This record gives sequence, structure tokens and C-alpha cells, in this order.
Amino acid sequence: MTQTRRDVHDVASERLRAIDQRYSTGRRKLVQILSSAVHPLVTTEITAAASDLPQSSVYRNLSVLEEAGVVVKVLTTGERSAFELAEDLKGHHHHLVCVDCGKVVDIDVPEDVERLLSDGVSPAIKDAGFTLIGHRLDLMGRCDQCSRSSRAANFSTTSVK
Amino acid sequence: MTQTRRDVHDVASERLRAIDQRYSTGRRKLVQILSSAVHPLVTTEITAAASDLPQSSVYRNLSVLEEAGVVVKVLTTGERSAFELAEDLKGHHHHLVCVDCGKVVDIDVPEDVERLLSDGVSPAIKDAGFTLIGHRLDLMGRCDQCSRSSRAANFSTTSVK
DNA sequence: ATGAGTGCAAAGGCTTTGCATTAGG
DNA sequence: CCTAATGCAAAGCCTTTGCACTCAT
Repeated sequence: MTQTRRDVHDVASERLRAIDQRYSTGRRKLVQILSSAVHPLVTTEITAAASDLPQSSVYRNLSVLEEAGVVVKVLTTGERSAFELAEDLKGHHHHLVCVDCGKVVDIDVPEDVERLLSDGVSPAIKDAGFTLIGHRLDLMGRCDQCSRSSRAANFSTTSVK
Repeated sequence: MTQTRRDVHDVASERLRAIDQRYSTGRRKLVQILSSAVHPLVTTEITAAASDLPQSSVYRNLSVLEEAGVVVKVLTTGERSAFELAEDLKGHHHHLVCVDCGKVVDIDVPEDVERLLSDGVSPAIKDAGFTLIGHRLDLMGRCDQCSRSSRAANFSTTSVK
């Protein structure tokens, strides 16, 4: 499961150094917050977790950390971007996204699914002239709360295939 | 590849009616544009394709069309949202995303992958208390151009017409 | 006629940037 | 010391909204 490796900070420091950036206290704090999160965080959650960090610093440092390959931007539903540690720091996983409230949960999928996602899609990308790097799988669903309140206006999201 | 089915407009009209909305000329135009696109479009591309539609109308109508289940918002890379026809109108498919320039191409994946994505992930979501609705698979890679230039000089989604 | 839809412009909200200050190497 | 990094405030940019006008029913 998504376990924080113990040397996240070392890796972060190393990668920042590689692009001539320092591992400042603000950046360390961001990495700390993200490494203890169990799901991607939006900037408001991050500033809430580190109320002393100004928004501009949060954005600026997340950007630097992203360039360094320490964090990645995660796209969910809604407009705001969320962040989490890079895959090799956090471990490969996928997201379960609530189509109603946008809530995101980290999950693992069975090994055979992973294997097929890595090996079984090659022909599909050949024609497009792409070089495959990885995949991003989001399972879309409705969370407990949203299922219960089952608020009106559920015309959308018809079934898949 | 999955293309505009015969009566997209009929379906759109029908679904709008179901939520007490009219199928106005502006909305018809949006559906027309999206149905002829080969990849999700961001609002700038849409307004470019229909220069007479004011942005406010584009946003407002896309929102209505989304509620009606005619279009869906697609999140790729970058901040801006893109739109495409709903799955049952466009056909189930996935996206091939260039990690450098953000270019998005519609693709199909092998049947066995689809099957596994629909059936093989149930245990993973049980614990989280989610009801599965569908999945979203993005294959991340590097497109021809970006592979060649090996540089991240970007701008999103290529133009359609 | 009558309310939905439209268009323009202004407002909103997240994100980025300029610039002077502070801190880490 | 010297440059990177920070913090505040202002600017940017995509998106939403108010309001009067137009169109379809």
C-alpha cells in the first residue's frame, strides 16, 4: 500500500540539487505534508496543513518540486489541481474518484490488471506514434455519502461499455 | 475510430428536453463541433471553431449540456478543462496523453483490457465504500514531436477544424 | 406574450509574478 | 557575502454571474 519511504527527504533533496534548487524548509514542509497524506491534496488543504506558508510559496514550491520530479499534479474532477508525491516515492497506485463530490481515494488494483495495463496496450499506441511511459487509471464511482444523499439531478454519467 | 453516430442531435435534443432545456442553435453548434472533433477540446478551441459564440454562452451551454449528459468534462494535463461528447454518444475510448506538450489523442484499447477494467477491479473498491460507475484510463507517453525535440516546449491540444 | 436563451461586461476565484527582504550555502 | 528563496501584494487568466435584450414557443 502507499507507504512513505523513509528517505523521502533525502530523495527530494537530491532531486532538487540535480536541478540546482535548494531543499529549503518550506519545501521540506510541503514534502512532509504530502508524504503523510492518504490522498492527493488541493492547495487549500495544503495551506490548511501549513498555515504559516503563504499561498504564493505553496504554489511556487510545488511547481519547483514538480519540475524536480518529487511531486506530481493529479487531475480529479472540478477545476482545482491536487498534488501528491511522485510515483516512485509514493508507490504505484490509482485513484477512486467520486463523480459527485470529487473526493479522491488512493487504491491498488489487482496485479493482473496492472500487468495488462503495462503490456496489453502497446498496439493501441503504435499508430499514434507515441512512446508509452506509464498509465493513469481512475475508477469513477460514487462514494458512500453521495450514494446515500443521492441528491437529485443524476441524469448524467450513464453506464460504461 | 468511434465517430459521430447518426442522430447525435436527436439524442441531445431528447436529453435536454428531459431536464426542461431547449436545444437552441448555440447548443446545437457546440454539439456539432464536439462531434466532429477527434480529441477533447478546450474552450479556446471551441470558441475558435465557433467565433460567433461568446465565451459566456460557451461555458453556460457546456454546463447545461453536461447536466443533460450530452457532454463530459475531460481533465488532461494543465489547468484548463476540455470537453467531449458523452461516452454513449462518442463511444467508449481512452486517451493517449503526451506528458510533455499535453496533446491528447483518442484511442481504443484491446478488448481484454476493457473487460478486466470493468470486472477485475471490484475488490479494490469494496473497502472504500464506493459504487463503481466506470473508469478513466489515460496512457501517458511522449508524442513523436516531443520525442524528437526531446524538450518540453509546449502548448496544449492541437487544433481541429 | 412570456419565459428560456443570449451577449456583453463585470465580478470571482485560483494561480502567477514583481519586487524588496530574508536566509541558506 | 551572494544568490536563492520567501512574502506580500498586485496582476493574470479562466470561469461564472448580473442584467437587459432577443428569440422561440
